[in-house]
This record gives sequence, structure tokens and C-alpha cells, in this order.
Amino acid sequence: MENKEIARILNETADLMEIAADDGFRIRSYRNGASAVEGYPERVEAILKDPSRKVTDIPGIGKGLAFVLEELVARGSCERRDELLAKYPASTLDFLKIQGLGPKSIAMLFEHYRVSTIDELERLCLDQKLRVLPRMGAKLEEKVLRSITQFRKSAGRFLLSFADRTARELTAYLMEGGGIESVTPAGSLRRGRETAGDLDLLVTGRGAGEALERFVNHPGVAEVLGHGENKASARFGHEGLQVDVRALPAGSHGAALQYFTGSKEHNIALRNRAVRMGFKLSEYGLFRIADESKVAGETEEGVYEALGLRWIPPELRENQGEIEAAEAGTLPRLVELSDIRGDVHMHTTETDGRASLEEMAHEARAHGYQYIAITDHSKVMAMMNGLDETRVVAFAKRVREINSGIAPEGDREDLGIRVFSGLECDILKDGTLDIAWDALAELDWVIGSVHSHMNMEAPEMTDRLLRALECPHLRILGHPTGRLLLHRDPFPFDFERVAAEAVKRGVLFEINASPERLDLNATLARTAKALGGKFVISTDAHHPKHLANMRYGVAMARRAWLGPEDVLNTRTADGFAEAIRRN
DNA sequence: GCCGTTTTCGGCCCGACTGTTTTCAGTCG
Repeated sequence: MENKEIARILNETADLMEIAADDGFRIRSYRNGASAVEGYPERVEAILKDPSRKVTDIPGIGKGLAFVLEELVARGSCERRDELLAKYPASTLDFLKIQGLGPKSIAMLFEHYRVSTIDELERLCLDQKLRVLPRMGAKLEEKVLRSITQFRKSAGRFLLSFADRTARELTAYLMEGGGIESVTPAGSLRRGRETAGDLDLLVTGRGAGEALERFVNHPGVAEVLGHGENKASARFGHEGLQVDVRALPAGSHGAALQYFTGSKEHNIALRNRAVRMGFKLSEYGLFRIADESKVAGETEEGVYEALGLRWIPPELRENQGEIEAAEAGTLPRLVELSDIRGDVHMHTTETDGRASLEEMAHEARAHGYQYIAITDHSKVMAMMNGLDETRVVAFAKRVREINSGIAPEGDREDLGIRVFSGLECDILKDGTLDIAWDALAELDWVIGSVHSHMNMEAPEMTDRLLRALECPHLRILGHPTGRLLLHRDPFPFDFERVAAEAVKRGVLFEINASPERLDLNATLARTAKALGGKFVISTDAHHPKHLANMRYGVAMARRAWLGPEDVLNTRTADGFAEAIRRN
């Protein structure tokens, strides 16, 4: 069993314990344990099987959880989880994703009505059965109904990062079978869309047929949906992502890749263009209508070229002007992951991050970066131990010492990377910033972010953001729309008005690369660019491994037609410092 | 349930808002 799966079950058990009103600190231990296991570099199962090793050496794992881990690895569950599942069906856990319902309400609903599915819950709300229970009312019923709609909308869709991880895992697995030339993910994953409904893997090589067989026998396959000569389809993993694997004949690889990459709108436009030119385009190739002779199909480039177009990067294939630009030769040079020289939004153990400044710097250096900005939370985030003015000023001083080579804590090693002192400062309900201006002035880099009161009406939210922009130390709007993919819609505001004001004041826009956010999205980023906006792509990392999420932010920027000149953290450390200096 | 130790048990995660109350429990971040 992989660490990730162990962590998932531990968290699920903790959820059940919350509903059962177990001791809060014990629940926290389970969650801590889950997080420790998930982030641990070695496989827990391997440690358990090695008599010379102890899982209790993992910080956060004590005697109790060590026993639980053994149970999990041995039989996939543990005693406490079994007991709880006997009391509350697993489907009840979906209720935790419904806004307004917490463990207490869920327990009460279950005690009173024995409901455990979303459909039953919806029925209860429609029948106005919630309001008769203590501390529940009509407003809650409405809120729950709204949230159920959101829940259903996101059901069956998956984060880009999840599809990407699954694709990488399966690609490696299929390649091991031998006789495979290439495995290429197509569809929305290749286009860099923030969510995916399924995963298409295109396989070429003489072993492609056997690869289908190999795929359906993968231990992670939960249900085979179909298995023919050219295509196998299955639900994969606990999450049930549908994966289609297609074996392609060599001669039409390019045409198939083009076809299965989409988008639908792009392909329709492309096929119309082909028809106008006397061709027919399908997944098998580009053919002359007159004599059915094949014009192109081996490579994607060949297909586009035969249609009089430059090759179009997949991220642009949405039929939003890319075909015209390809014809005119005006496709932009898009920003690439290798252009990025620094990550300028990350957290440390000072607040809710999992690693120290030094550890984050070390990881950033491994990514080849020249600089980072540490941007912990401000004081309103009390639960995360956010920084107050005193700590902000002290932090700025400490960073100045680090950069000047003075070692404040003795003979530390040189970080080998430039550090900018930053803060992710909360934009409060009234639009003021959570930290006094004179303290902010000490910092190199102030991100302004909204983390609370997201259900304001659009005019109020617009005013709030405009007011925040008045602070002369604010350099960038962090995750500007507050969305959480598959979970929370963007908060409403007049984006163009705020963006125009930000441009006027030289305030940048973040493209937050966290897979749960990817905010700004491509459409708004394109709008902001049209208004003259500049950007930073940053990961909002809370753990060293999150720095690897940069590629998802880059995908989003590419979908917004951004080039390296639009993205300030493609600049050198000096160039970035110059760009963010306020006068 | 973990940790750190005062080695046997106490401390661990806080503040604000919401909707329901009429003084506050539950949710959220």
C-alpha cells in the first residue's frame, strides 16, 4: 500500500471520528499522522517489513498509530474505522463536502432521519425537514441545496494535477511492457485545463496492442469498462477516474493526437477549414476529398502545415483566435517552465507551512531557481499563527541578514539563493490590509489576498479590492478570485474595473499554481493582459514538494497566451528585484 | 493519540461569523 493511500484512509477515519464526536486531539493526531505519512520520503510498508526499522521514528507516529499502520497495510482497514463504518455508512462522508454541514449536523441528521446519500439529503431540504431540528433553519436548507448543486457539478471531474499524476504513473507502467514507442496523454490534460473529466492515453509502437492488455490488468484498475483491439477503457483507482488507452497505428499518430487533444471547438473549426481547402480531417489523417489520398497524419506538425498553419500549442486549442494567429504567423512565444527563475509565494513553519525557510530554499535551488520569496500569512489568520507587525519587521530584518551573508544563527550554510522578504497579507472585509503600512514598508514583496468574507455582493467586493489597491506597499493580488476548484466558485466582483486599477497602480496579478486554485484562470489572465497587466506565476507552496506545482501555473499562463515578458518571475533575481521596487 | 518530559500526565488550535437564538453552538478558515 502506498503512503498516499494510507494517508487517505487515516484522514477518512478522522472524518468518521469527527462525526462520532471522538476526542478532538485524538482526531488531530490521526490527521497529523496522515500528513506525516503522505510527506514521508520512504514507503511506510517497506519500513514495517524491515525488522530493523520502526515507524515510530516518523515524527507524528507513536505507538497507537504504528499499530493502526500495521493493520492498514495488512488488511486495508483498522479497527476504529471498521467500528465507525458499521455505524455511519461511507456515503455519509460526502456530507462533509456540503457547505454549512459539519460533523455535528451530520451526526444529528443521521440520528434523526438515517440519511446517508446526497439525494436523500436533498429530499430532506426540499421537504423542509432540516428546520425542525435544533439550530437549523430555512437559510441552512437553502445553503445546503446550493452546495448540493455545486457538489454535483464537480462530481466526475478531477484536478489537472490528479489526471497528470495518473497519466505519469500509467505511462511508466505501460512503457515497462516493452515494444512501446510513446505514451502521450491527450484531451484536456494535454491542453492544460484545470480539471479533467477523463484521461486519454495514446500508445504507439508494435507493443501497443499488448499495452491494452497490460493496462486492464493494472492492480489499480477498479472496473474494466471495455476492452477491444484498439481501445481499452477502465475506471482507475479509488477515485474512479475513467482512463481510455488507445493503440494507434504509426502512420496516423499525428492525426490521432490532434483529434484526441481537442478541444471540440478547435477541431470543428479545423475540420471546416480542411473542407474549405478540399480536404477531410479525421483521427486517421488528412485526406484529399477528390481522390481520398492521404496528405498528412504521421505528425501533428504535418497536419497543421498541410492546412496552411503553424503548429498550435495544445493549450491554445480552444478556437479563440489561435487558428487565425497560426495562419498569420502571429502565434505568441508562450512562457515555458524552463523560463521560470524564482518562486515568490510560499509558506514556512512560521505559519501553516510544513518546512523551514532553509528547507524551502534548498528545494528551490534543486529546481534551479535563483530566488524565492517567503510569504507567510498575516495575523488575522490566527489559527495559522499569522505574523503581526513585530514579527513582520523582525522577519524582514532576518532576510536582510541572510542576503548580506551575516549568519544570525551561527555558522549556517550559505543558502545559495536570493531570498525576498514577503508576506501574504490578508485583505480584510473593509478592504484595509491586515498589517500596518509602516511594517509592510520593511518588506520586499507584499501579496494581498482575500481569505474570508467571500460571499459579499459584487459591488462590495469590488470596492473592497479597490480599497486594498490603495496601499502603496501592495505589489500583487494573490489568487485574485478565491476559487477552489471543484469546491468553491470564484467570488463575484467587477474584474475589469479592479484589473484596470491594478494596472494603473503597477500591481501585478498572481497566477496561483496550486492545483486546487489555478487562479487567475486563463480567460481572466488574458483579459488582464489585454489591459496591460503583468503577472507572476507562483506555487503558494506549503511543503517543499509543492514547488513542483509550478508547471500547472505555467500551463494556465500558456492558456492565457502569456509569454515570458508577461511573467516577472522569468526575470533574473536583479531584474525581479528591480521590477518590484517601489519608489 | 503524540509529545516531552517535571517518567506519568498535561498540553495540544484561535477568532470571527452565521444563523439560530435571546446567549451561543457549529462552521469555517
